[in-house]
Amino acid sequence: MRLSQYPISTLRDVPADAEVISHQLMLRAGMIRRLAAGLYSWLPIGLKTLKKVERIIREEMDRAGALELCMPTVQPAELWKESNRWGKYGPELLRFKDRHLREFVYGPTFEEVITDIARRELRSYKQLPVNFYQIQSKFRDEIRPRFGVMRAREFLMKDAYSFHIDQASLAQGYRIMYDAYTRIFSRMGLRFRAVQADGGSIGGDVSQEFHVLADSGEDAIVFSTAGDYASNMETAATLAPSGPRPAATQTLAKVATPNAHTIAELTAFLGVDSKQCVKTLMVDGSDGDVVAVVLRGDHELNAVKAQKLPGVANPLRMASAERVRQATGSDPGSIGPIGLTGRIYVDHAAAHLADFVCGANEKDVHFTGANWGRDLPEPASQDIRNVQPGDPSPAGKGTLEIARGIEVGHIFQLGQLYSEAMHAAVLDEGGKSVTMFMGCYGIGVTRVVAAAIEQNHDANGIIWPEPLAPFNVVLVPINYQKSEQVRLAADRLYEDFKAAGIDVALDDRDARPGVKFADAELIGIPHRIVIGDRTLAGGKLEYRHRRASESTEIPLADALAYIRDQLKH
RNA sequence: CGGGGUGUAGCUCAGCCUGGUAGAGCACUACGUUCGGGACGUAUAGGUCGCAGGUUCAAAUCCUGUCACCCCGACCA
Repeated sequence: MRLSQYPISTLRDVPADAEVISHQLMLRAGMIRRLAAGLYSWLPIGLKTLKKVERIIREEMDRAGALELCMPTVQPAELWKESNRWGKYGPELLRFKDRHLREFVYGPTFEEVITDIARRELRSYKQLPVNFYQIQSKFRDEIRPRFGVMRAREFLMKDAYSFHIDQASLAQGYRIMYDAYTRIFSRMGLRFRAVQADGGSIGGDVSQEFHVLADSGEDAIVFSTAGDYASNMETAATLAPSGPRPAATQTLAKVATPNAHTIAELTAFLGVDSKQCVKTLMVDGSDGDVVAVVLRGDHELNAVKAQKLPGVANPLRMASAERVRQATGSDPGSIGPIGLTGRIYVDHAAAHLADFVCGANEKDVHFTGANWGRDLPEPASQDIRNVQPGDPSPAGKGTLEIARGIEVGHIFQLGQLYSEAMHAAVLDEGGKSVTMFMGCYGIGVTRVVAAAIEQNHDANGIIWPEPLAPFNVVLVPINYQKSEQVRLAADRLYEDFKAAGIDVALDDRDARPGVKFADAELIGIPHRIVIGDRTLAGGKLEYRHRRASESTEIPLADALAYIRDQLKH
């Protein structure tokens, strides 16, 4: 591509509404432009990278035996009613009516449509297993779209769905997708990690997420220092403390704790460790009541675990201050488990405490020296907290560490969730109708692009992993318009590189060298060759990798071979 | 949805408090001088100051409404 004929619309200033680095750089490099909240156009240079991501995904899906198809983004409401998700999916599902007042949705995911296809097209166990995939736009009406294409409302996703005669075949198909995903993200040159995950609104029993590791990631992922345990924070299990609970040594006492409403204020006021305190949170119950959840003072509630408890509203909501007063007779800030009636859940760690501090359900008053079994009933404890760094791994080996990740892929074993609701069955060997087992497998194609940038950039701009770069090589002639020697050499190299199948850009713009260098670095082209009279006189060129701080001279005659060699690594 | 903030040229922003001819830098166009790390000069071009009402002799500026966008938002017991 000759850049004089290519819309290089780089920006020097950072657009004011871009928060994260990938969003800023994508705007500055001219990859994307915002159309409305959560809606982005992809400009040519951005689309080049997006297409490279798509291509890797397509090649690996095809290699894994999946079959590409394409489904409409607009889907009839009837299918969603049939799967029972019309009522469950919530406001994130964009719903609208056509001119005949028929109801439709803009698809956020495609289980319903693919299951409809499967039940129409698949008749026999002989046609199984089968895996269909597409790379298609999705729309999720996020409450708050942000971070550019990282959390956009309309986005491009690869979604695949497999169909199986039994659970064993599903497990096998799932494994094949796991391997394919590992290949995909490895080929893209990304540092990533697969972790256990929650099924969320898609459902299913077994699921894993693929996270690109980046400090700016929205998700906390947990992994063990030993063994291969890795999980999303949402599902990472905590173990009950080992050994018996210490014996009670203190008597229960009420202490005035004026204006000490948070654990931090309470520990400062009383001079106790937060590990010796218990905090009681009131959440909305599923029957219009409230439910108490009790945690050790230094622990955090895990919403995903809590909302699965019987009697707790799903999704989890904190009870209003008004309802807390009704249930406890006290304001938030001074409530505790002693004397509480109604449903109460206690975390393992809180249940293991003796002589603890807790709210007294009386404004500005707490108890000290509280003990389970003596001052309040012995609790049945559960795991309802987030893991903390240093917690023992639930798999038995090592301790847990926490890192930040960007979820770019998610694979699920759905089982018969959708096929049952939508009656997708085939005949088995014995002529008996069997409901199919399903798996589903997604990759956020547009998000991968942003995640790659979050992981690979410096002060000057993007540093593309080779396989995702919009151009692999940029030729920067100095004085192209004036020096015939430079122009001939640059044109020649450009033609040779193109003929060799290298994705090369020739920066033949009538601009000063500094402008060209700055743009090449901002856009993130991995390899740069400078063609100038200075070195050309000696039959040399200057080569520099995007990550290097110094250039090296290479013979003009060897340029193609040299670059080919670089591209291999 | 609740709270906060911002809408002025393609981008970044000043001007608003204290009403009086709409500005700067970058980008764009032409010419000239430059030409190895985001050049300089000259001359152009580009804005119904988000939109709609209101107050006023006069509104980017004050008031009301509205729209758009951005940020924050249970872990407090």
